[in-house]
Amino acid sequence: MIDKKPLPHSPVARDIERATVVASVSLPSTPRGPLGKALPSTCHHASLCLSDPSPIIPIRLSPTGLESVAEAKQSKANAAQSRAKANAERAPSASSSSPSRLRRFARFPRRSSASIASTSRIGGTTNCTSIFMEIVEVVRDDCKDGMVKCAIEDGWVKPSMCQNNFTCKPVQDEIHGVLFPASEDETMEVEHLLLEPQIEKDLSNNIMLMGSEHSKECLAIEDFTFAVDYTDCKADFGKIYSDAALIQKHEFVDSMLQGVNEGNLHGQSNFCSICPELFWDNDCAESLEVKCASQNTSCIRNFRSDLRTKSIGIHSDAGEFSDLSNALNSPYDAATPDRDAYLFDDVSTNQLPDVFRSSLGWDASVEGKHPSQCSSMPNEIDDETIWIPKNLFEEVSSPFGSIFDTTKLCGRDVRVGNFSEAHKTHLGDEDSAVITNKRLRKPTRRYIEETSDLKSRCCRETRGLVIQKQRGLHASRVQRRKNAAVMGNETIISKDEFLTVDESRATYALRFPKSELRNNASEDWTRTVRNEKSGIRRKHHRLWTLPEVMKLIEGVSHYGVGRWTDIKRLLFATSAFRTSVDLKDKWRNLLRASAAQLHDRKQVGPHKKHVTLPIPQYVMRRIRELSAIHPYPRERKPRALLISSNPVFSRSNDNSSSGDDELTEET
DNA sequence: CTTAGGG
DNA sequence: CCCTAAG
Repeated sequence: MIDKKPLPHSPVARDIERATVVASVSLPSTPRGPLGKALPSTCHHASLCLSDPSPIIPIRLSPTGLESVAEAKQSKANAAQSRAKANAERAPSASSSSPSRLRRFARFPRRSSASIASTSRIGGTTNCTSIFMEIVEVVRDDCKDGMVKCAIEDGWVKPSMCQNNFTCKPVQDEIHGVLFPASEDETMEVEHLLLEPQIEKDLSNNIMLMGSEHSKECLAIEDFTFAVDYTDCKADFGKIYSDAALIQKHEFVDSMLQGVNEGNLHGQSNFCSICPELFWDNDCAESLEVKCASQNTSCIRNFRSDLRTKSIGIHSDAGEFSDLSNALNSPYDAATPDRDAYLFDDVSTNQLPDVFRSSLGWDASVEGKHPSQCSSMPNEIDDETIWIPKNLFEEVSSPFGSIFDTTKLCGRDVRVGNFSEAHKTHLGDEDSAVITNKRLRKPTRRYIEETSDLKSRCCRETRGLVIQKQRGLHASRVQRRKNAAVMGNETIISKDEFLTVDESRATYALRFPKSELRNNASEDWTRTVRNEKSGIRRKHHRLWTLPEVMKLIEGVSHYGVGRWTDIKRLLFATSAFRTSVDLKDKWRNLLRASAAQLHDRKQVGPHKKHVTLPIPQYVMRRIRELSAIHPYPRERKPRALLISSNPVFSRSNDNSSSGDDELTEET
């Protein structure tokens, strides 16, 4: 039905290198009934928020409205007619230049209300977990690992903007310096695959919800084109599946369909369609070590992907979601308690993305709208269109990255919560309740505090997610520490098992010999310090324990002063909350304390207001010894202050001070 | 990013 | 403990 000869590229294509952008997009749960029941009528629309200056790109997931396969076939003739008409109406450049494209357009007839640049084609898929767009300007400089960062033409997206949000790859080999649109071969291949009766049956019934009373609302399988990146099929991956039950490889499908019971298939689809938040929101304690229920379905082994950068969670302001994945069967929906069956072996967080990347594509009809017009689209498009809030990517994707890290580190049950409270209101039925129950957890105390803090004092810098006092004009800084990624999951760690990030860190620490960390973790380490001048100020405060101090001392004795990073790496590896800066500060404070103690002892006498941990004398002595061996760089301020402010404390006093405990930090 | 240093 | 400058 489709010619396989090399795709002649249009004049437009000559100018613009084309590639298929594969963006993984997850949409939050969709209001729906039990499995196999309704897909929301809104499911065939989605919007993809790219970023400024194109806040929203409407995407039609289903052009003609969702139709069943049968209906699709039946309507082909009609569609063809309308297509031809539409094509004729389309810009001459597009229609005349690329028959293949026309074909592709023709294959996926849709009402052209979705507006995208006329040369643009946006495909969507999926359970809406993947959307790929074709119309990209490939930015070659960003080529990396066979992937290319790209930008959508018409300035909707700037290369810099799509970094980490989108990756694209040439759909075809580069020829004459031009990247061609996806070959029809590929399309054919996939199409064939999709049209396989077996699959059609399974997918349509179990996944695509075909045959259900709401089949009309389902995406017609035929409306999908596969843009599969076979190169992404890692050897050890072997079998790959894509979101929305779209399989990337024949063999996978074959194996999957052979003797694989429905449950397994569901499992596949589940995995594939799981939104990131769901994906990681599982109960598997050692959730990262999971096995697939069937050998045949050993799909998820050893695959790696970088969900953080490639998978994008999306939720809609409207609260309506085109999440086919959820509509299909989410792990918590159709899943039984033994869902663990769909665990993953050696899943690396770096590799999830590929799973979500498979894409169905279709040609979005074009009306040549400009980005500027896009803002008015809500009025122009039927209300089924979903508008994705801008800046969604950062909001959603980054937490995932953190989660992954944590999950991996902790190897414990880390639940993801705080994922768009908005869903909740739209998930009325039990199924939804299950999901919500699992997904939405009570925010941590700290999170609550911080959010409230955020409201009261906007635009703060964060340390991790901890709001810091606003100081200076450097408001744009986000993460300043290496462990910020770990800390970043504070918001999403549930409170039940681990109340605070520290707890999670403590979890991480559990992998190591027991440390004092765990023992102290329950202590409130964050408290609000009232500052009469600036009001409430948050402060991280975690008292240093003696073991910690001893470790610090040991580290200093071993490395010397100044190599705080080394010390931290070696001795405080399990104490994520002790940064190298903290070590430095602590050491400085210890020096001061020892000096002060010395002075107090000799001169003024005890005016001990210190509520702090009393430091044993032998520790103090040790500190002084070390300070002699490893003089703190210019740590003379206290002394200088003392000397200047109190002439009584003269040099002579110091020199005459007692014995071998003499502080010799300066000079 | 790391360290030093002021606050 | 926070923040920033400097390298």
